[in-house]
Amino acid sequence: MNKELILRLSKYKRLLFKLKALGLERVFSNNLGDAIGVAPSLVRKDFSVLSLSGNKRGGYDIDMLIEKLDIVLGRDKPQEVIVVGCGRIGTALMQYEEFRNEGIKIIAGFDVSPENVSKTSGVPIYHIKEMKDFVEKNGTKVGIIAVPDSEAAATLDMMIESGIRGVLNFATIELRINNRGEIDNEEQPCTIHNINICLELEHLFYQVNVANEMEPEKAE
Amino acid sequence: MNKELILRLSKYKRLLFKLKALGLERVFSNNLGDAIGVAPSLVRKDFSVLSLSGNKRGGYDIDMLIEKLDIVLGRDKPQEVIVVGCGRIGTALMQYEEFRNEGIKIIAGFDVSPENVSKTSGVPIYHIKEMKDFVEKNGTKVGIIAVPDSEAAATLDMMIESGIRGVLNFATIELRINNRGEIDNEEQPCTIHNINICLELEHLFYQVNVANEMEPEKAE
DNA sequence: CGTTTGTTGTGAATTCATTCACAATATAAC
DNA sequence: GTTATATTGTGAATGAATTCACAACAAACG
Ligand SMILES: NC(=O)c1ccc[n+]([C@@H]2O[C@H](COP(=O)([O-])OP(=O)(O)OC[C@H]3O[C@@H](n4cnc5c(N)ncnc54)[C@H](O)[C@@H]3O)[C@@H](O)[C@H]2O)c1
Ligand SMILES: NC(=O)c1ccc[n+]([C@@H]2O[C@H](COP(=O)([O-])OP(=O)(O)OC[C@H]3O[C@@H](n4cnc5c(N)ncnc54)[C@H](O)[C@@H]3O)[C@@H](O)[C@H]2O)c1
Repeated sequence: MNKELILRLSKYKRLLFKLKALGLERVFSNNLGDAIGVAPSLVRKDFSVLSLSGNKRGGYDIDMLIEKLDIVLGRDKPQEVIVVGCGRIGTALMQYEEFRNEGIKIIAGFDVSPENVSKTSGVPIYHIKEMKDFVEKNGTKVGIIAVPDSEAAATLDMMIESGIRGVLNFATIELRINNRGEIDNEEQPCTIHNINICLELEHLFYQVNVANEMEPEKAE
Repeated sequence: MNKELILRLSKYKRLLFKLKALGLERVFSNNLGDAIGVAPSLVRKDFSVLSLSGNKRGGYDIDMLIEKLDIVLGRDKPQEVIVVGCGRIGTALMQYEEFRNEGIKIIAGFDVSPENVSKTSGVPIYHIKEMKDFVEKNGTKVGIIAVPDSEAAATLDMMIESGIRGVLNFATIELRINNRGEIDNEEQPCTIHNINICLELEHLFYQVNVANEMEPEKAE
């Protein structure tokens, strides 16, 4: 299962909810394709791979798609997350109420100096030393890294050690398992997604400064 | 020029700076490959495409690489950005001092109610109505969207209208040009990158709940 | 009912990034 | 100076994701 494919599936699902809320009951592959920016044939291929079938004329049934996608995506909400590092990014996330609508719940924050963190969200904040116990007790599997860059790698180690299996990293250093030795022999895999805002901005500057300056047809 | 390729080039550059700071003068393709997580042959291919050549034994000269990469990436810093929507995410970004080290400068924030924004960063905050003038006057080309989802599409229109040509979007709806009509006949292209934190988390939940539960070799 | 229309479903073709494999060659060693 | 060694540079092979193209078919229409 391809990363891009899974992303598309999530996008389909998100869109289907909106269409359903609007009162629609069926969609065509080209509606979905237009909306998420892919070719209709790819939409059909995606569904075909998952054995989701439509109706030779009337398109796909929205309820059916949502139901099947939920199964494939394995979401029997709500999903629980912890935030490690309760600074600017960390608290912005903890205060973001919309997560609830997405079936996502931030159940705790951890910091080296929890006494400095303003507790304006309903999320409890603990000292980082308590993380391992907490994660083990709650069986938490996903966590967000929002500590300073210099702490990121060590924090990752600690989280994996505690039992975290999925990490969203905001530090501007790219984390990968195996970055620091020792861990990769642990048998449980851990998935890491890096959100590198600096890199994204640099990419935009490139597009704006360089790519768009060339003859537009030659540029990417 | 491929998106992935450009991302790799930025990563090479970032890494090369660190190596240089450590006192190194030359690197091999496998050093770079290990560090950013790609095959050495891909590193060589990347450089080959850009006609950056190394030395048949001693690898690549770091200074030369940095210099050439800077040219390719078109960075004659510092690059200026505006932030539209000065809420939790927006202010977190404005307060992030590390951008300076990356040659990125946030020059202004815009909001519908600037009087409510705590001005704890050095960045001036203006009413959204002043954005167009500001952007035109400063020739700003890149902006960040951090307004509520419901405002995101309209905000994008306004930014493009004002002359912004690269957008980093934090709203959880995927923005694309052509989303709302009318704009796509404007001849200037605008690049949009969406950072969808909810989607990233959902993806992690999928990995953790579904993919890793199957026989690990069959899962993605 | 028969015909037209529009949409799915999918095997084949295509495209494109990555990896392979190895010849070319600069440096080091002796 | 000759030989050994390490690393580059790149054309060919591979592999994967996407698009193409069209047959199959359900619904709508007359
Ligand atoms: N703020 C931004 O706009 C922004 C932009 C791009 C990248 N980032 C990255 O996001 C990360 C967080 O940024 P921020 O601006 O929120 O930083 P911040 O300094 O506001 O917050 C960091 C928090 O982590 C805590 N902390 C430090 N060491 C810790 C440890 N070992 N364990 C647990 N907590 C620890 C600190 O007490 C602090 O509360 C950084 O890596 C930064 O590079 C931030
Ligand atoms: N905070 C998070 O952790 C988080 C996580 C995921 C996604 N997001 C997305 O990021 C965006 C911003 O989130 P936030 O938490 O910072 O929201 P927020 O409500 O804290 O801030 C939004 C700001 O935008 C301003 N605003 C509203 N309409 C505007 C307009 N038309 N023009 C200019 N400014 C306007 C508001 O005054 C407010 O200051 C949202 O789209 C949200 O979905 C946020």
